[in-house]
Amino acid sequence: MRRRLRRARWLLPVGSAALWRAVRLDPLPRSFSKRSPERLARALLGQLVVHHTARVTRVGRIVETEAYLGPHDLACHSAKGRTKRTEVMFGPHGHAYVYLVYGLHLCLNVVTGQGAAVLLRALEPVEELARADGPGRLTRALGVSLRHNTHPLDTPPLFLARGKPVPARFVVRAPRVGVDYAGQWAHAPLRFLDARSAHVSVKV
DNA sequence: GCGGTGATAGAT
DNA sequence: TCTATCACCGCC
Repeated sequence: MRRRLRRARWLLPVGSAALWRAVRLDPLPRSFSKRSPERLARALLGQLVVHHTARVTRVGRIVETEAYLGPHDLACHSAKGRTKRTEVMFGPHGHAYVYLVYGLHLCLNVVTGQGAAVLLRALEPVEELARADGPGRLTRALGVSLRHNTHPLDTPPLFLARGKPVPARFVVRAPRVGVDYAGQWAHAPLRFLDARSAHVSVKV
């Protein structure tokens, strides 16, 4: 407990309310992301995403993810090769891959390395969070920007925190959204949802 | 169902 | 430089 408190003080300014929140927000170690993208996508369900800005601490519970397996997965950006943009996915696990799609929306991913990552698709609001069901709405609600690309996700201001794992009976798998161009990979059931949540982006 | 919007990657 | 291509969203 002492250790948690010390960690908490490091996270947030002193103040009883902030401190209380911080105690609840136990950052996940970077090693949490050290597993296959498929396993991480599953494990992230029920965990928390925290963005601590100057004004507020925004917190959401992850209820929908997608695994992007690496260069062999034709739906994965790294299938196009190792480029300036995809470089971060070939780096160490536990960092953020943030990119712009359709000229409008940002997407936030957790890197697992070897060109693979997990896309965060939907959050259930916990603290100071607007509707975040959908990858674009998620980044907007959290206040994530392109500058967060490559940010280590065990470090403030943007980090993953311990939530409550989703029991297997509530985990639903489905094909990923918007990857029709990826041939056989378009059908792979690499999307993971918490079936109890009303905040998933697309119904199965 | 369709238009808006801009970074990226590969072509020229 | 130019052009096609998008892990989407909101409004029609």
